[in-house]
Amino acid sequence: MDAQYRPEIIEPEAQQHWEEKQAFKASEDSSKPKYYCLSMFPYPSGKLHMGHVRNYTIGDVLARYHRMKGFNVLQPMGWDAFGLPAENAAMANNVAPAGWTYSNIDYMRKQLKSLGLAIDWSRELATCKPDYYRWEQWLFTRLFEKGVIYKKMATVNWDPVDHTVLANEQVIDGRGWRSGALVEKRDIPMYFFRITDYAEELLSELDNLPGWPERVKTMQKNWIGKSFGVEIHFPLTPTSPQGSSMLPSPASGRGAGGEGQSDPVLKVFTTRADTLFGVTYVAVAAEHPLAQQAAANNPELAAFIHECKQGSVAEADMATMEKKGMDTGLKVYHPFTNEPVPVWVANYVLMGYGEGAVMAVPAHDERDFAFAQKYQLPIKAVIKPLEVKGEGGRGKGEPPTDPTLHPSPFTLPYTEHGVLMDSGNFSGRTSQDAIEKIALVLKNLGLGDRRTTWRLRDWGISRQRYWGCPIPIIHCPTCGDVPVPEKDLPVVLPEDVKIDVGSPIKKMPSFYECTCPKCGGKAERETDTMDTFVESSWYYARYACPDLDKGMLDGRANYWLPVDQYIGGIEHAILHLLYARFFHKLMRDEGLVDSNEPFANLLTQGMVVAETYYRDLPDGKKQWINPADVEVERDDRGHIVAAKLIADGQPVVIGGVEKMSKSKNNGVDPQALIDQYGADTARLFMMFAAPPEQSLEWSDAGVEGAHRFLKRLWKMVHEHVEAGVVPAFTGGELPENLQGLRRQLHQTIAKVTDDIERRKQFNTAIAAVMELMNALGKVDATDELARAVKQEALEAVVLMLAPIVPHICRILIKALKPGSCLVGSAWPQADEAALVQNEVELMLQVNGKLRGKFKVAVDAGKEAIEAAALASPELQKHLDGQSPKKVVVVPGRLVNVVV
RNA sequence: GCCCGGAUGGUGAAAUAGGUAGACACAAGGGACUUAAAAUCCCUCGGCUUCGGCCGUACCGGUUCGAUUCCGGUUCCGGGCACCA
Repeated sequence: MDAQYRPEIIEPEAQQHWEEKQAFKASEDSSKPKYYCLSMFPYPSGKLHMGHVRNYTIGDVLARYHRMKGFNVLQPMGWDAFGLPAENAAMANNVAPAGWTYSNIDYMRKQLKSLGLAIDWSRELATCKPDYYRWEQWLFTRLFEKGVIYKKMATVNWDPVDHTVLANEQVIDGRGWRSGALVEKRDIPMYFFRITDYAEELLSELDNLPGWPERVKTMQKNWIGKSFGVEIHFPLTPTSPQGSSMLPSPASGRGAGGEGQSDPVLKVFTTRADTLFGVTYVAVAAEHPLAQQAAANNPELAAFIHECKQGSVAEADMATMEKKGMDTGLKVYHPFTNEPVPVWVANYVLMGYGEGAVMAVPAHDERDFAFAQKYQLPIKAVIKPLEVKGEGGRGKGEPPTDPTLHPSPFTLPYTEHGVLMDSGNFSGRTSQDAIEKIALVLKNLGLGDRRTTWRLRDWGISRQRYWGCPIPIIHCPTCGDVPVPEKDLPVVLPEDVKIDVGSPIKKMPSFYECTCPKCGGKAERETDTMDTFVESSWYYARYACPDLDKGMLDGRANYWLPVDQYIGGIEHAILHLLYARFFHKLMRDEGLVDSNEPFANLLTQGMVVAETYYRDLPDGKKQWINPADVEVERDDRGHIVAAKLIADGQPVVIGGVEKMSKSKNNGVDPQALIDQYGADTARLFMMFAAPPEQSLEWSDAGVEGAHRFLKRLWKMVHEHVEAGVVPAFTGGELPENLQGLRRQLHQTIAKVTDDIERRKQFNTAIAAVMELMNALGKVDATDELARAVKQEALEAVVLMLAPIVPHICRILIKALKPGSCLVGSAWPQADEAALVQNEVELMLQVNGKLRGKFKVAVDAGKEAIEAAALASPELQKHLDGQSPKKVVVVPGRLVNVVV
């Protein structure tokens, strides 16, 4: 064994050894429990960033740990290879997206391999390869025929100068990122997955996922957004006073967009039907038929509707923009009072949600209140707070001035539930009760009913982009939309293209000209591609059988699925994880998998964030500058106060801390770190810096410490081995100091095991090993017995660190136990006998403040502990002659004496 | 705007089920070794203090014998918001 720790030599050697031995190749083996450990696959953006290192190290620690615990482990890797950045890079550098992507993959694969991950590389896949996406197209055609996929119009961001559809990311302050033109909303036909058909199951099955973080489940629940409410119809013409029998029957199912004869009622959905008597106007979306109708002979209104079409479709933009509206002059009639209610067009009402119309109750809704004040619309209060039962203002700590607990006065808008007033027959009822009754009466009148709605919308997957999976549909003038027959799949995306503005395949007759598979007539192929979320919704299953060319999945998928541990960034908590869950259920219903859910356990790692820097360019755009090229100036408290570009010494603007991303150019390349210190140091530091779920602001301070620890470990093992290896201690009498050391060793094994397996908190596991090493360094190990205990401890230390820093541990374990190999080594087990303790130290508190410590036998009862506490001299000192009022005894912890 | 998180020394953090606040590290300061430097090792390291203690986990309030932990409110920061992945 070398006296020096030389990662630059031992790391490539270890990696080559594992590769030659195919040490991590996985196969189906029913003799062992399986453990499928999956980290979210990377987008091949060019280089690894710190988030990748964090993600894949966490996955590797868990994979290697379970391998040592005797599991049959699968840890695969692949590439989420389609996507927008390849097209942007292509435009910027005049290269084809395919070539750019493949060379990025090659570089990043090399980087990943230099991290020493225990990956089965034989299963590697890339979503941009036809042998992958052909099965996505195959499933698409089946789902299209089944009706799970359908076509409808949807709104996109349109750049009127570049004549392209823009991603939300490409809209900056309402303008196209390249053209600078004001973005418009435009409706185009798109294909949709009926994810809403699965809303109920996607919601209820969250309760069957105990291995998922609560916060992710809460986010998904809120996203799916099941709400119980009432659909209310406002007739377009006044009804005769007695006249519910005269009412036209409820809408015949024709869409609201049908020309000519429109619905005789305006439908709205509300969760607050109890406020119905407080309605002072209704608001409709700019695209609503009523708005269009009113605009026909009202140029001012038409201009306003046109204005509403400006801006991006992103919900965040819609929700934060200034709320504007205009009266259409039209009236609808209140379903109960028959009073006329003005119809307004408002930019905050979305055609895509519910009915594209809302009833407005300014007295009891924040947004309606602000809108009514702005346009001086009437405000009518119909809900008052519930009066406090019994006499008011009694009891301790009851805040006497809380307005919501008082019957009057209360301030508007009052948005809580309460008691109805000025609401006809319903006055005096509670909100809950009134919602039921109002729904019932509306139903009897034929003017509404209870309804369950979902916030979740169907998943639109058409993208007007080039670098994606072609949608396998042929448009025939006689047969309509025809799915490409299985024998003609895959529809291959041409890779040898030139990119300028717009998708090249839309201008490529050799791609889109074809014949109809049904009638043989001239037809055109669809040129839109699929949302890249579709590829990432099923890759985890394909890893089970990446070589299969006769189908999408085979029985191997059911051996490996569900994924036992999925690891990825918290930013994917909703979209990716929801789509993958949905897709799994689609595949289940196609008979491709047996399970209901794809991921049994989920670990959402916090983001690696970094400071952003930029300069404003003359054309109003921002030039993002990498933190590595910037020198910062800090104040006494360590906060960054100024920054300049190293290259020219001129100042740059500090943009704030954000997740590392390509678009903000704030990713820190880990390569320098790996080159300088080695992969083990990078891995150790990443795992030690913070617990995995917490976000981590990148700083390279502290890396030295991780490296120093590895050098100390190397030195300690080296010195021990040089003096001759001995058989590890296995049992027998020990002097007190060695017994204490051995207790600490086995406590550490128990803690590290728990930290990795249950808590998945690697930083405290490492800290515990460091403490043990500190104790080990203080032991004078000259006699045989002490050396045997030290041997036992060093073997355990090396094995416990092996999942985190495998390269160094491979050498160290071979030195400690000649002939052994790391990949076949088992995880150490805590020896219960070594954990036994006779005495424990308890804390002594007086009035909750720490005043002393005392020792008792580990099995002492409550009375004995209390007696020992009362007898302690520290207590007498702090009692100051007073007698204890109360004594709280917490065995194993403390005694609190209250005086 | 809405949904979900977070905030603890100069810094990263620990405290696992309401029970010793600051483990383990980094940085800094001091010392040993050395001709010197690097490396290594040792010590100090939340604030105030009349040296008895007192204060302190973003802020305000509550529950409790006891709150970093639970509850109500506030501020700031991060993530997501359906075409970034």
